Amino acid sequence: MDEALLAQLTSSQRKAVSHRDGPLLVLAGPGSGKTRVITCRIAALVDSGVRPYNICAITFTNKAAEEMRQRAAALGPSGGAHISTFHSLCVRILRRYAEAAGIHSNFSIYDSADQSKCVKQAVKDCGLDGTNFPPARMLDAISTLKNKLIDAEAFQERAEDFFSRTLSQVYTRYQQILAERNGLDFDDLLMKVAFLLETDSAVCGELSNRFKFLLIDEYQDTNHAQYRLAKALALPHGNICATGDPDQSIYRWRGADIRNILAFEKDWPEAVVVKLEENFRSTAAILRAADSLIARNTNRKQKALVAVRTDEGKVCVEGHEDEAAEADAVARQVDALLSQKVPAGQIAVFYRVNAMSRALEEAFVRRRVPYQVVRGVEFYNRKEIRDLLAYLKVLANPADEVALLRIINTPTRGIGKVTVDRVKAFAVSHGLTLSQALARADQVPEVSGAARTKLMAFSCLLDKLRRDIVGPVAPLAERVFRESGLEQSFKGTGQDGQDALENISELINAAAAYDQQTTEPSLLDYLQQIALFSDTDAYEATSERAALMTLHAAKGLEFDHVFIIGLEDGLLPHERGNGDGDELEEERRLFFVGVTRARINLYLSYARYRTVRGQFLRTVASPFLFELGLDSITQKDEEPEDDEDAFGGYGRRPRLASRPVPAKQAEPEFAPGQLVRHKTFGLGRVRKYADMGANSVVTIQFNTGQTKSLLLQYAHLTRV
DNA sequence: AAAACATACATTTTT
DNA sequence: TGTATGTTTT
Repeated sequence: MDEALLAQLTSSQRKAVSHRDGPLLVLAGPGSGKTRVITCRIAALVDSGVRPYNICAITFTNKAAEEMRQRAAALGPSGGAHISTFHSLCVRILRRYAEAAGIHSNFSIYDSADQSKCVKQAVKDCGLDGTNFPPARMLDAISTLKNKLIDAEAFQERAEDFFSRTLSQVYTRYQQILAERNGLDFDDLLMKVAFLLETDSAVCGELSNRFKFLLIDEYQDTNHAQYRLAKALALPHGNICATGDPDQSIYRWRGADIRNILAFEKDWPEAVVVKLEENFRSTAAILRAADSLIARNTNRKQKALVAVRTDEGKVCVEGHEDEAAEADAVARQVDALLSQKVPAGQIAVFYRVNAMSRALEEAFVRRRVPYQVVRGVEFYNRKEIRDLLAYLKVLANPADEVALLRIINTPTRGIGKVTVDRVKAFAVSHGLTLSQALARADQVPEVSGAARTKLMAFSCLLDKLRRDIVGPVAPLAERVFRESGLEQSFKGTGQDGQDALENISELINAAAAYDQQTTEPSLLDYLQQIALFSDTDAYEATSERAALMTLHAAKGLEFDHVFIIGLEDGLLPHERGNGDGDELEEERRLFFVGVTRARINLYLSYARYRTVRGQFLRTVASPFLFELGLDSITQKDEEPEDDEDAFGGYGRRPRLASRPVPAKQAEPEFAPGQLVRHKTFGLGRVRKYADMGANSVVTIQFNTGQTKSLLLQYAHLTRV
């Protein structure tokens, strides 16, 4: 390994890099050069005689994996090291050991849209009402169970109350449906591999022998399944290196368990722990604020933020009248920065919820400030892309019913709902897959002659497409697009069709890139890879546009100038959920992540009124603002309320001027008939409302049966 | 099959 | 208030 490079590292970085055997925990604060340490560590391992082939580095996003691959490659001969996400690793393992895992290797990967179709089906099959058992809730619950490695059988045994028993039924049926279709959802990928490793010692032995050194990045975001999987893999040799920052754990809601990193030393008693506390990213003012903020969390490991930079930077807070004024002020300040020759790519605006981008976009457009909204979905969710992929999926896995149903009448070929239902029923009664039933459509008595012909024609089309599906994917995709009739259906449909064609050609280009990069391209492999990709992977800071994104999307990025908007109680921290202490701490970490993205300047703002779901509401400043240890805030917050002079001045939209004076807003809020929630009495309906100003009395009939008259100012009611 | 209409629902989001 | 989805109509 390069001596000069080693010399550049701080002593703690060097310690982490040069540690060789046994468990290692790297607690890396923001801006501490963590990625560099990991990549250097890979190089150092190779240097000490470890074959790259025996190294496995796991990240959370494809983007992070790609970046790590490149940086590792730049340092030396690390080619051959396995660097990928947990999910990609699992797909590979499941393909290799399909039989041991009890699945077929040509499984489809079901994304959330596919999942929700299957859950709906499962709910229906269990004879349940979709309104009492919303599929989305069920899916969420199932996902949580899978993340905890509780499979359908295990859950059935422990399900006791009514809801759990119902859920258990749905869960069981859902797994059956997936199995029938040879599909695995994202959680299954992890769960199957974790179980495989824990139950099959031969497979586990082989894999841990292959991956002699395990590195896991963002360990604070591992869920229980990932934790168990990693542990099983590393148990034979103990060469596990976990890196992460408990203070940046912001994915509890999707199963991340911060205890994994907090208890690492319990799991691996000989673990060496290295703290990376120097921060090379931010100016001292920002780090002081961040430190003061995060120190309020109790559930964490004490870790300092030591500024390395010595240049000047600032943290400022500004209050605005409403979200439009706030957005306008941000756009104006961004514009000012741009005119000072700050590259637009060095500016970012963060917010708590996606919906907040609207006001910002309007303001940026109005002021002609170039921006881009960084979002997570888009490309692979487009209709035309999903359509073409559905064709390919059916070719690779004929049992994939979700995909088959998608294309059976796309483009329209006169196969309607009724016909499909009849074929489905035929399939069920004869124990066939839908695809098999389709091939025997002429034997379905209920289907009319015309429909029968169309079904047979479609079945023949699939057979024809399936004839030649080996080798490179791009030509295949092109052929399918043409011969399926999809191409024809987009032609002559104006601008939308044109866009669709362009998207398809982008997909085909991507497939061609895959063909080139892969030694043995195959449709199956391609589909399984693509399912694990998202659009955030495509985001690259361009120098021409300021970036607008949620705080969650900001993780891992850094900018010279960072704006965080909406610092209001209920928004940041967000009020949703049970609001327990853990949740508040996570919100604080989220804010901490946002704050520590800034290199030079941090601009915080809040609005005194905000329109939430069409209602213009008074806000309260976020408690987090007071935890930053700044001295200017209190003064700012005491700006005069309801100051009429605050109106006007920044090209506000006219409707604002005619809004009612906010003091009146309490009046209609609890009109008779209004559903309300009380802290101790629960849900109820307002029967009577006596307006006596501050002493207004509301009479409420609660769901518990009792009726109460309460003083409005003490009742703390929320509208439902 | 498309358009019009109605209804439910509204953090965060990767894989 | 806005959207996404489902249902009914033409």
